[in-house]
Amino acid sequence: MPKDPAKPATILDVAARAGVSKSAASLALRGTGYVSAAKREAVLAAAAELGYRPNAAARAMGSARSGTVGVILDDLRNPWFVPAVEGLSEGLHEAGLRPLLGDWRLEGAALAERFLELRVEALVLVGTLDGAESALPALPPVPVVQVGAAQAQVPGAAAVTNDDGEGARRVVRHLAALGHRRIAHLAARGTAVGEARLAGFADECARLGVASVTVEAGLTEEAGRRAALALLGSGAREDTPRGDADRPTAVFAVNDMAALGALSAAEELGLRIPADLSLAGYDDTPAARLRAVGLTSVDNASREAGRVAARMLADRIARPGLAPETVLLEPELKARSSTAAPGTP
Amino acid sequence: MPKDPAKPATILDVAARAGVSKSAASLALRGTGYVSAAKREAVLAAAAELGYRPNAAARAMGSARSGTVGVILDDLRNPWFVPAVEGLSEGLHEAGLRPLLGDWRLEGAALAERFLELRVEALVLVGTLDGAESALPALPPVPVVQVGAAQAQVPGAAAVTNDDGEGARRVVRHLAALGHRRIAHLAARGTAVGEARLAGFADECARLGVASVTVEAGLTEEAGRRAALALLGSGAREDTPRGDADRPTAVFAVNDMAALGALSAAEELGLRIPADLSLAGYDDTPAARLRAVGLTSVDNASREAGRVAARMLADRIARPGLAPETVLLEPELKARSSTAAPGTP
DNA sequence: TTCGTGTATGGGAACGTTCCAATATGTCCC
DNA sequence: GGGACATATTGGAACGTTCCCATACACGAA
Repeated sequence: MPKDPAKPATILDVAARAGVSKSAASLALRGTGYVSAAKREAVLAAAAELGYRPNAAARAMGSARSGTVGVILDDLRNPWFVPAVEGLSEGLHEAGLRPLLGDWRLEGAALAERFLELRVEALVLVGTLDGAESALPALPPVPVVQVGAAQAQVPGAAAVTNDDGEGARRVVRHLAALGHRRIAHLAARGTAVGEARLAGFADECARLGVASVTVEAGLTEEAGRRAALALLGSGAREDTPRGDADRPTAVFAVNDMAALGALSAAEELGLRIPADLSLAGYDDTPAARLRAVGLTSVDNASREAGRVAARMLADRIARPGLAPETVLLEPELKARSSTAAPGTP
Repeated sequence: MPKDPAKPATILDVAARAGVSKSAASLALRGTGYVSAAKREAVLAAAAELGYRPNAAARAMGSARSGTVGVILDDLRNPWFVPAVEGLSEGLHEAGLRPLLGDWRLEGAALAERFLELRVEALVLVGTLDGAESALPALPPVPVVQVGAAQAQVPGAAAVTNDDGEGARRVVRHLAALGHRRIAHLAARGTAVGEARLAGFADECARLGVASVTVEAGLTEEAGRRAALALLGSGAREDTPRGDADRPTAVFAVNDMAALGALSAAEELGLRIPADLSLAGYDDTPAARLRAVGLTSVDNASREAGRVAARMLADRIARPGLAPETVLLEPELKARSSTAAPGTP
């Protein structure tokens, strides 16, 4: 029936088939403005028969609104962002916006450029993007909201993130309540989350009068393993009373990956978890939740962060001049089998 | 300098500033056709000064080519797709195409519709999408390639996937070579991967004359744990010689998640891995690679699958009539500490 | 009647790019 | 000197929508 079966039907084809003007067809398809019920039905029927699919490019050009938001994910390998994206997606839908996803590691700054060429109405940065400060346009033409990073990486961007300092404090309180008096921290200095968690850790240890040791590790499993071996191995090797007395009874790692590395180290050293050593991580990743692992961790309110980000973003699209704003959300401690009172069999 | 500072510069602004026609500006910016070096430089300079960013919507309309490909991911929570997406992304770049990502669980069929409205030049389905058969358009106007699913879910789609039967056979060969003569399989009937792996398992056991037991489990950790408890628990409880003799010395789970569930079950039953029981999974997920877990698994050549998918897709964009085709890729066994000869201390 | 006002309807312009055809200007070779 | 051909440049049409404005009709109020 269409003139050229290879080419998709346009709104003109639909209008012609329904016997109305293209304007009426446009109005009927979008459900806005004044169209008689009879015409609306005729248009809808014609569209269905022709398999009409509106051309998003043409729509974006006509209306100067694309209805889409570019979402730049830090790293697909670390699925910690999933709840955040879910919350974000929900919030966007309510605002009539649709997300478009991309991976920063895969494409880098070209991704942001591409989204801007697609005329997204806003950009969402999820996580701390490597080198984003220099690679992203210093003055993006659309509002930017960053979620899950300790600090906005683009000047003027709004941010919603988790209170990592508070999360670390809660871990310390949990361990102290169990009776631990000497707690070690596997840190990741130089990273935003690392600094925030370290500060919270040191702060709360001092406040509670708990002895603290900090060892530089990093955010990966291997870094956690090495740091834990260095921390726990020396005492064990010497096998002196002093060495044992000095050894911390609990380790709080900067994230779950590092904690899992420490778990391996403990195993290698013959330390039982939690009898000889309590272990806590951060991020509440799926691996931590595995029954065979049972790692005490901190659950970021990421889903909520995503929802808040969507709201901020809708506000900023409606009123572009809005001032930068940073929202901190409270994390939640998830106590599991890797932490217990010292000496528990 | 621009007429209206709020509005982004267009190619007409650039052309005016460089003192050339819009056609020359277009040619210079794209680097095609004939433009003198002097004009090219003038145009590039003007574009930089104005912060010109081409409008993708207008470009797509003018050229009838969007240069993008819609990638529909089954589930962001299961990052097994990451290597596939990486390979795909690489391959697409070489073909001058750019991926746009979306999550099937988050948006469902509306996502495909949206991609088609954006006039993507092809669709890539990653994994087995829940209910895709009925929800996706039966006759999509663009080529469809499915990667990582045992069977294409859209009629006429090309598919590239891993040879799950062969992977299962390799696991059996590995275990048999270690000396195991009684191997159990935690299956997931009714799923595409489950059936393929079960078939390979049964096949190879029969070929090698190894006793096999199959227990229905599922694809999740909890399903694996329950099935393993039922399988291993009964014999252990009775504590009779017959019970022990009957107990399989190795368990091959349909995927890593189920294997990790079985790992928990073994721990609960006091079975040591690999001394009392060898354990193998499938997919070679990050969790399996954790040193504290060390799960023998099968590595799908997912990265390669992504690259192959990109090539198939470029072919099909160039020649739309191409026949459906299915490519099977060979998986690789990753032996780790969870498998050993029976009775190894 | 005449004037608004709410409801319908359609024609034309606009959006920003690419593509195409038309037109110059050489430059080389017979 | 005159095609043939590569190089260079340009204006106009086309892409498929939405938006704006002009128009038409009906109805009630002044």
